[in-house]
Amino acid sequence: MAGIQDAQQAEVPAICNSCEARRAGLCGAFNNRQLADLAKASSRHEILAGTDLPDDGTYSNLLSGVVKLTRNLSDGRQQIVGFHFAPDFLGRPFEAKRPIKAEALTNMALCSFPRAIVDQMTNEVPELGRLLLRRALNELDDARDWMAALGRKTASEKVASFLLMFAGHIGPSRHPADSISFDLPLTRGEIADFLGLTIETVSREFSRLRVDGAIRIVNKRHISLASIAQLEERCGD
Amino acid sequence: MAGIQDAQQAEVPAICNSCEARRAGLCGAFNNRQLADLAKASSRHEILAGTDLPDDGTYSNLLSGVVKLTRNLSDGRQQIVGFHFAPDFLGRPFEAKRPIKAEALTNMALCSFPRAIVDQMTNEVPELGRLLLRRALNELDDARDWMAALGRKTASEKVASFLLMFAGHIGPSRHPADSISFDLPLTRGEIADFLGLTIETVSREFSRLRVDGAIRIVNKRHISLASIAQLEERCGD
DNA sequence: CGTTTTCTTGAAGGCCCTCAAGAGAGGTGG
DNA sequence: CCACCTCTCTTGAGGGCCTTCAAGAAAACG
Repeated sequence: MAGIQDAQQAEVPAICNSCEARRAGLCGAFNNRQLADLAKASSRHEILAGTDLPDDGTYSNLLSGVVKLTRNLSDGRQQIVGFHFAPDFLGRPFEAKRPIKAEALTNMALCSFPRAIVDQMTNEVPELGRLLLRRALNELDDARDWMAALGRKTASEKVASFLLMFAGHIGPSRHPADSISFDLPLTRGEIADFLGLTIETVSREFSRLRVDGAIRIVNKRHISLASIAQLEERCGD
Repeated sequence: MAGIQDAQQAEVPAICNSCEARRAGLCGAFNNRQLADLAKASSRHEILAGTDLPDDGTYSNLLSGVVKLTRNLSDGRQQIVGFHFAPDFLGRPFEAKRPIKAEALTNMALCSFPRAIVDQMTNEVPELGRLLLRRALNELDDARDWMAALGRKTASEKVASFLLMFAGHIGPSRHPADSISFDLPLTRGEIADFLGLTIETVSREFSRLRVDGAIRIVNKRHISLASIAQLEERCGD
């Protein structure tokens, strides 16, 4: 009884107080006591855009920024196989069968924990395990969505789908039918590597969407979705 | 102490005695007592090839057979996004964002449990949660591998990769360099739906591999991998 | 302001798709 | 057992979508 009260009454660590990760990230699984224990072992980092994230065995909450995950064929061909947006968490339990490289696309803020502490907590906090599983399954759904796009959509549909997906994660959540405007932290080449296309094809499809009034290209990197309805029509599913 | 002895001394249910799922499937997480409890609620089924697997909220160990997972675009275009081979388990915790259809490609044997029992056991058996997570992450690795194939490999490389992947799951584990022979439980159309190609292209690539001596097409459905080294060379990674 | 990188646009080519016809395998009933 | 049907697979010819190759424009950077 006293233990339970301790857990409830322990104060939320100051650093966690307004942290998005408590609402939608890893830390939603913990009570105040556990959060306090974890906060003692945690550390915040800033990462610059373009930095490779080493697989050094830590878990991190991604507080802000975007990460790309890439897989390479032996001759240099490259495929982006996923993205992480805040407040995802980064770091992989167990070892992967294949090497996947993670790189910061924007400047990022991380809150990191030693792996051992989190792994141990999965024994004590079933909710944590469920959360990790739910995340993994969501990533699996996303990967399979993009399998369908890579295998069966046209270049035009791929680009439209990509813009809508990215806007959903990056853009400020406007009224659904309204226009959304956001910075694309990807080069045309990276978009091509995600969609299984070439730079030139991506560029041509952007131009076509601009001419047709579906998007405005404010800047090479800044896109405004002028007609979301039109994009949804073109996205093939 | 008595409780622990109970758990150790409880007998393995007869039906589980030689079950592959205990070694490599879901049931490796349980001790004898837990296995006995679970066995009471389990039921075995036989499923015929071609049957759709309803998402009825049960978990199952796939004891034998192959399952395909498909995702459809609105206009009928189809993409196979994954397979299940014995001794995988079937059934998904939490709900999926997108509908994915599961269909038996061969006759199958299942050992099924009510979802509630397994979900409850995840609270008591941390190893079960770890196992579910490990499985999900392996499926994620596979999906990302195929994203790279769909986006960046040529038709020829896709077919070679597919044959090697399938042989690894289906074929009797021969000496690595030896020839492997197995039944392909897929039509050319299904292979095409997995590789993002057309039936005709898949057929042409099979013919080319046969002419080049990499495979022998014993029967439309029965393939013999004559030169695994040659297939690996053609597989692009 | 010059250099470098990224992006855009055009022209031509190739890989895979579409369309088409025939071959092969399996099943059924006579 | 064979005729007949159906379904799948194979193979060829032609076309289209995307790529490749190329050159110039627009940013980004020092």
